[in-house]
Amino acid sequence: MTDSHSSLLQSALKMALGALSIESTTIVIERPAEMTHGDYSTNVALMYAKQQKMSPLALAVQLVEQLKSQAIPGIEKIEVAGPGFINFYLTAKAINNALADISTNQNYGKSELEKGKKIVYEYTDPNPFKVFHIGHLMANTVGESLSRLGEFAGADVQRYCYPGDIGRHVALTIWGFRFMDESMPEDTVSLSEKVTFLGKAYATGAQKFYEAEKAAEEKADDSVEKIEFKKFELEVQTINKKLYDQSDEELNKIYAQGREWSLEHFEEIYALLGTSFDRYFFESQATKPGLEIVRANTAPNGLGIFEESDGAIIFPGEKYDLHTRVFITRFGLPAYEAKEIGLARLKYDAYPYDKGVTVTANEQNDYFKVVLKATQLLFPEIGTKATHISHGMLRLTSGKMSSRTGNAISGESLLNEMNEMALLKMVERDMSLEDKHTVSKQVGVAAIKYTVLRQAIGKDIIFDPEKSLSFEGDSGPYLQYSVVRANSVLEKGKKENVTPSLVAPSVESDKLKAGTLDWAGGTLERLLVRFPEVAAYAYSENAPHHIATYLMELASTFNSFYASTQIIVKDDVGSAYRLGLVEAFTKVMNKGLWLLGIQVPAKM
RNA sequence: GCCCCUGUAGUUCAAUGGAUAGAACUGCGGACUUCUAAGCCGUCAAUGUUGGUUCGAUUCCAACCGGGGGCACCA
Repeated sequence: MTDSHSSLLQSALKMALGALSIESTTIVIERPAEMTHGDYSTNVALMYAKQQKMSPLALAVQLVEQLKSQAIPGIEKIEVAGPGFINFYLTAKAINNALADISTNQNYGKSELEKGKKIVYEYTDPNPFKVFHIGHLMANTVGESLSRLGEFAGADVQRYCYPGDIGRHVALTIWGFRFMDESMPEDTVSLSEKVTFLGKAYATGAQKFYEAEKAAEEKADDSVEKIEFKKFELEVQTINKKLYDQSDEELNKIYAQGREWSLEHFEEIYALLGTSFDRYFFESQATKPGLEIVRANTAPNGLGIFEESDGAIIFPGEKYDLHTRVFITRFGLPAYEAKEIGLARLKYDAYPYDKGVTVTANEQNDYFKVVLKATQLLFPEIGTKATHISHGMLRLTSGKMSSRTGNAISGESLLNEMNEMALLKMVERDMSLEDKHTVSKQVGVAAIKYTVLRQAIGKDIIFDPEKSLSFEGDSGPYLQYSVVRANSVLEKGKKENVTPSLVAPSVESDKLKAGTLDWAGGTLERLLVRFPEVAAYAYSENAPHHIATYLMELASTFNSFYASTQIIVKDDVGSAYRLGLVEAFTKVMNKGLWLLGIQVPAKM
């Protein structure tokens, strides 16, 4: 394994430094980003040059002399480079051993960082009655990838989803019916029509409501605008209240129907995206425990963590350098905050985890700080384990999207659009229409997911629907395409009876050696062997984009190799090894793309 | 007003305090026609400003300028 090289180098360097009577506190062995800088590299000469009153270069030269007398296993070449770096190169044999692991080890690339740990990931959290917009697509993409990284790090992972099936948005949707020409669709129409109706109802209700609120702003209490808004507010709150206590038969029916439609629709999307949740916690379930916990701990009761203020129950965040938030409204209804507390309790009771991760957009960062603080005070055993990871917002070049104003792009429409574009690219392919549809979906999803995962997750994505989702270059489909082509070479190998083999070139003929590690200095091999470290690093940093960057470099290197080298050559003994490399490439790519939640099409 | 995040080629993104700041798209210029051209090769082009810490700063710190988000009854 490559990690053992790193520790071997550590101790070798310690000895070398000792020989020069330098007491070393930290020795950093890094993997240089640049392949021409060797397989491992250290900057110790730069670090200790000053205290030794030597130039870094001179110290590096002395160190290398010391190191060379040690004969470190697996290291072929040691050289001084740049201002005083010491670069190490692995032997062909060492690289080859690691390569062989790719073809024989089913678990290649996995680590045991979190072995035996229980980790739960909560993500996506769409709202029934509202559209599944691209923000949810993003949360799902990020959450799914983090979950897979967790699994790859050896954890027992549970995937949770927390649909917002109760709250003012539901009330606004049903209230919005009265402004619409159409009524609740019949059960016979398509699911997508039903869901579209609900989305429209929400947009209508929300628009009417917030327009009225805005109009009433800064108006006198007895103004027409103010009176109308008060009326609206009461109506919405009344519906909301009835929904919470389920006291109105008619409303209950509408609610149950709409909720079912939405949830069914979400399932279709999850299936397309490749997520399968282990468990759903509904906001409606979190209501009761949330209210109870908050009430039981409102001063002077219980721990006195919450306080009453203006008829509402708040958490005084200012005490902790956070901001104060309302947990229970003056109407006695739980705000999102109270439900979040209830949810925290429900989740932990259902599955006492070692680490709980909630993935949301970064606009909720400050909100989560408050809720997590309250959770810590209420339930220390949960508070120390629950964490919040945020992703950036998808930002249109034209400004912020909002489902209130209706300028949000629905997840479904984006998926459809990508699907169609992918289909268009395949017009000339010799495939059945059915296969084309399967592939175009996989490609469309890949384009979207890669766009989300190629950059650090906390940062906003500037999104131009016309340009952003590319099928070329730095894109998901590029990665898929490189694997598809590699697979097609493997197919040819089967037909020509060439068996992939990664037998060490050093024990084979010179001709074989010339055709293998020789290509670009063994760049492909050296890159392939780095995968396990990249996966571990991406997990520990919660950073799927390291996987994306790595796969991009790997695929690009493979494509160069593919373009410049004929892999299967009649009667050439090198064919088997080159084919072995191709096979290793497909295995690493498959695992890497899996970590991103991207499927590999059979053909494209 | 207060708090948080952020500023890298024309554009969209990378760069565990290190080497010549990497890619992709766009532009310009090529090659092959062999296992899928959603591909390959070459080329032009960037760290907001001013200081500080450090042997070394895109990275850490401060100020300023620009962008985004949040801050009581929405989620």
